[in-house]
Amino acid sequence: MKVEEIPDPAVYRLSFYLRQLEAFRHLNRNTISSKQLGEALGYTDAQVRKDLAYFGQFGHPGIGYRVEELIARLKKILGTDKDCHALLVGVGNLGRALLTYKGFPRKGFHLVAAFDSDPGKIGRRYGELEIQAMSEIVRAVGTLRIRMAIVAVPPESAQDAVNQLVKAGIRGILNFAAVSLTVPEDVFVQSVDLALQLEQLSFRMSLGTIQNSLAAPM
Amino acid sequence: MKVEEIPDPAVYRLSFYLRQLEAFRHLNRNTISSKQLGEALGYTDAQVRKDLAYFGQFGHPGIGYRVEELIARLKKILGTDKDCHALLVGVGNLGRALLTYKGFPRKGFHLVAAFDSDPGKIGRRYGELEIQAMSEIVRAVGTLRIRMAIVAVPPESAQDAVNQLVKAGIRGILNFAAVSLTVPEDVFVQSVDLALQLEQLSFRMSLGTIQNSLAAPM
DNA sequence: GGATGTGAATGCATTCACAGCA
DNA sequence: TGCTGTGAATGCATTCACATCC
Repeated sequence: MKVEEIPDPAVYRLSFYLRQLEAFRHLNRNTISSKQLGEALGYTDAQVRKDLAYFGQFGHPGIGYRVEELIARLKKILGTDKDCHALLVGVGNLGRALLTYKGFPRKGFHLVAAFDSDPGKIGRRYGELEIQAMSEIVRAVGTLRIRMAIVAVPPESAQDAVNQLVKAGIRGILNFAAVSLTVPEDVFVQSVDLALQLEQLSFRMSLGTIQNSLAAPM
Repeated sequence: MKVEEIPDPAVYRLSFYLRQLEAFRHLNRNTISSKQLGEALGYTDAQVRKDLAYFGQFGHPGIGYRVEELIARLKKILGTDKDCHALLVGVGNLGRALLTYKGFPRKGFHLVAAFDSDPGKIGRRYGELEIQAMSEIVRAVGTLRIRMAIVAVPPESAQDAVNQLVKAGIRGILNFAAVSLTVPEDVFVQSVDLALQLEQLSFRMSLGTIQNSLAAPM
């Protein structure tokens, strides 16, 4: 099985399997069947088995999957078996919240440097970190061997920030700015648009009522 | 066309079309073709036309789509043509950042009440809002006619918070806790797991290197 | 000419269903 | 018996390609 032919949705679900397995481990479950894992997440058992089979043979016929073992395997596949350093650009309200977000270190992600373009913020400390000028990014990436960055700047300055990150050698970007970004094809961008999520929720909540407005002249 | 048979991915892309159209409007573009809109977002022109056609006939042959018109139509479809009130549960670092997040009001979403279970926080003010006890949720939902909530509590207490929200009459929940939630089927949950996003990025960044680890014994 | 909207064709992802193993 | 892993079948989403209209 070549990596390229693994469906994107399957990779995405892999993270959910891992999260759910850790919940099961917390309940002292030793083994789990594809049926049980699927039910906890709203997938079919066949879906779970096929997804996992893309990556190898992890199950034990008659038994199911050993929770501890599968967690270790999935972490290795997802690349979260080792700790990983990342930097943050944009230390506004959202950026500061991300600096102290417990979910990141829990998965082995550590923010080890923070940058902002506002001269008034440079030199201030938030938690462990002292905010640095954008011009320091290149040096920090080099000395700290950082490959991943989180962008939490206003939409207008996001592409500019990203350009600087790419130039500094960053290979993966988690983007919170509500804009489409352009990057070289060897750089990966994962975007999270918080307001867009709320908008999607809004649509799904009005499913019943929308029927009319589709036909209506407006 | 029945709403139920519109593909989920198409609904999701609708939000991206809207976002991109607003960017084009900002550049004073009056009309735009499916090709141009698609290129800005990495979709084909056929994809754009088919997606939009699920919801009605918005285009003008030979011309394309009128930016202003299409924005108004999409907003109406997504339900963001009117302002919408929402409440927040969990006023930790992330919750506080969401209280002041500019992207929400920009799309017409307004956080009008905030709740926390920590007695030490109740009565404190953040920005406009005074933090209230969880027990006040029912009353607030009733008097302020709120239908939407944002959950930013630790994973352990998320299901409990959600139960209270559902009981109070909330119909849509944007969940930032890293757990799978159980809700009645007439309640909609949209979940955002920040660490999971970083994990997905981690996987995609290691695509080249992973080949081995798939076969490897571990 | 230049663009949309849309049935038909393709391609992908999910589900079925069963052989095989503990 | 209970469960995995997997080819075959189904079902969905995307793309093609063209009739249609400005």
